Amino acid sequence: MLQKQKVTIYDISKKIHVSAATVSRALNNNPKISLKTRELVIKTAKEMNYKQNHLAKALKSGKSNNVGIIVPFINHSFFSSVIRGIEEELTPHGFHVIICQTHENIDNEMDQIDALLNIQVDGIFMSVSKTTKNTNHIKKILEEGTPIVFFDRKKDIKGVSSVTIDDFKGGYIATEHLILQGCKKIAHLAGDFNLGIYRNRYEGYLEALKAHDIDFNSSYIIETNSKVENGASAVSKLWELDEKPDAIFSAGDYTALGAIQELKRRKIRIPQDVCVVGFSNEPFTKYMELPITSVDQTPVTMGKIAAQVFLEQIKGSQTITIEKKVVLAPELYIRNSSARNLSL
Amino acid sequence: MLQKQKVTIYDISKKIHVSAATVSRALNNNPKISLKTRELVIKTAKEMNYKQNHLAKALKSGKSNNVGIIVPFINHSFFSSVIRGIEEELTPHGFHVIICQTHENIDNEMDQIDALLNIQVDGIFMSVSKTTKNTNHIKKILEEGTPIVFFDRKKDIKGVSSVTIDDFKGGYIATEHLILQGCKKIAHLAGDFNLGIYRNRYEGYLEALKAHDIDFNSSYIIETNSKVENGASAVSKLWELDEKPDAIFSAGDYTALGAIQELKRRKIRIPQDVCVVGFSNEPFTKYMELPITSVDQTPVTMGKIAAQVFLEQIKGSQTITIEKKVVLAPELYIRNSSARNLSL
DNA sequence: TTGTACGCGTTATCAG
DNA sequence: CTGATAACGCGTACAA
Repeated sequence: MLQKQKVTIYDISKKIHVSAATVSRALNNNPKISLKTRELVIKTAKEMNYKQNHLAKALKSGKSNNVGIIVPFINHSFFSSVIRGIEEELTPHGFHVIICQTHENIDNEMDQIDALLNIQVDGIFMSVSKTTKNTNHIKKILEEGTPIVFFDRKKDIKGVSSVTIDDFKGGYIATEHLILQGCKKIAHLAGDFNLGIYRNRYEGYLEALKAHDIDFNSSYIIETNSKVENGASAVSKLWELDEKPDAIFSAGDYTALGAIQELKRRKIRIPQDVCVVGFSNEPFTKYMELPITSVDQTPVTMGKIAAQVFLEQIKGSQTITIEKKVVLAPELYIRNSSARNLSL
Repeated sequence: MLQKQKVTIYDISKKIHVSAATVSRALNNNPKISLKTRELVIKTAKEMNYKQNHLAKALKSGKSNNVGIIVPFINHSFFSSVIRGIEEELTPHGFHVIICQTHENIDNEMDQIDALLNIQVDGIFMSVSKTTKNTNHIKKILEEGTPIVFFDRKKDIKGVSSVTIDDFKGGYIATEHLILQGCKKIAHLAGDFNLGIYRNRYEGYLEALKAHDIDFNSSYIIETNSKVENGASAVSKLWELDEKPDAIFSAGDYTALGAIQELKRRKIRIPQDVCVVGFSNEPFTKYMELPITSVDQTPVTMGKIAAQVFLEQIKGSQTITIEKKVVLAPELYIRNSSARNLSL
């Protein structure tokens, strides 16, 4: 069972009495080789069941044909979907995808980056963790000459490409939708403001209010950590106000869910009394008996495009680094938690 | 920005006037080296910011420190959670995790296996696709001397370890729970019988009926493809029967959801008229307004244990292959879709 | 305890 | 068009 003895180009060369170099050339479609030898080489290679040793090639070339993906958690629907997109786009090009988790911890993020650079990945895709403020560890990637592509959660670093959705617009259309339902007192359950995505969603919310001449009320803004419980406690806090909200735009689906649960507990009707909109279009939102309106982030597409950006990057001449910022349009999925005209 | 010139052990050796071999030994804790030289080497290595070239080491040793994971889809909650478990267990040991998708297609499965063997992964974790009948491509992995660990969906191959849950027991406890709710006419929405897991869940169902002296009714068995729509159509089919079921045990959560939706559409009360139990404990089951009872598969734990099995495997002497079959206990999460005594 | 020399499998350079 | 040879960076017998 230990028959690990691989056949090498040298074995082939001996068999057909040519040099290993010739075999290598034939196999790599090097033009200066006679058709006859090429065919013979390819034929015998097949016969002997030759398999190229990628490790040797990697050592020689410095290219491993591996890329790394760094995310907070692999098993969060959004991230696993982005990973899926990257994998599907890169596999046909011979790349393999290595995944790492940070658990939202910057120390892990630094370790994972070091590890990926050590094994000489050809590129790194990442969504920064919530605790990442300093970006020196990220700049180190660039100094090594390894391309990075940010997706979703990015940092502004010169020369780094990114693929994100337009979170500002997402916040805007979500809020505007609520306004169009007749809501005027719209609360916002914000996410961690250390992340640009949440700041942008908030800004979009503000802009929509402004555009529709609705006064901003700072007591309607609750910063949450994206957990279900936080959505519920946010509602509890909001309902202590004299002026109760008539709508909630949550920057995350889990907090939207928690909010809905608490609203129901209080016998508040949705969407008649209060409309709720979430963000991310998590799978569960559409399965609910009261399906939740949410902003879709097209994660698989995001992954595919991030992969394409990476492929372009390494294809171009190595000396220039192309900085490409792709911004995808978010899409609002209107469901019963907010759609008064659709409601049962 | 192209400063890719890495420092090698040779650079270190020149600087402190020893041989590269000495440097290598010092760095690898080889005992026969003087404390003094070792410290000097380590110190200069740090100063020069030396990083071991894993590619070269891999070529030399034949070990890449990479493992492959092959799953149908990365972004299915169950699989991404198993992957998470594997990653968390293996990263501290210096392994990296490469992921591949089969899309439930055996051709992709074969391609992915070939690709992983080509890049010399040190082990492969896999959950076979639904269309996998023949196992020659899997045996090829063994012939190469690469360890495999199956998780969840396995094939019986001599010498291959696996980590699964006790699907038979899962089917049994789910069904027995329904019986204890007073149900006597229990339908079963089965999964693809080409997969052992679904056959076992079905067998567990049968055994529970038998143990409680309930007659088996073959028209209560509907084979599905695990989609939501299938759950709904299964109910439609079942409700054409003269003797309507009073409970449904679904081998998957999505079909359970579809069944519930269709039951509601028909104004059938859950759990008063019909109790429903699903399988997998998908995240959405607990978020529903009518939370769905389901059998939990402890996917993260499954991943961690699969990783441990792999680590044991490669630690032992290479000549013997240990075959270890770990079977985890499933756990029933009882919720309102079936709990008559809990119900609102 | 340390140094020398070689090989892992490939590709690239330079002759011929 | 083809062959010999030298790297890529590391680890390790073997020798000293």
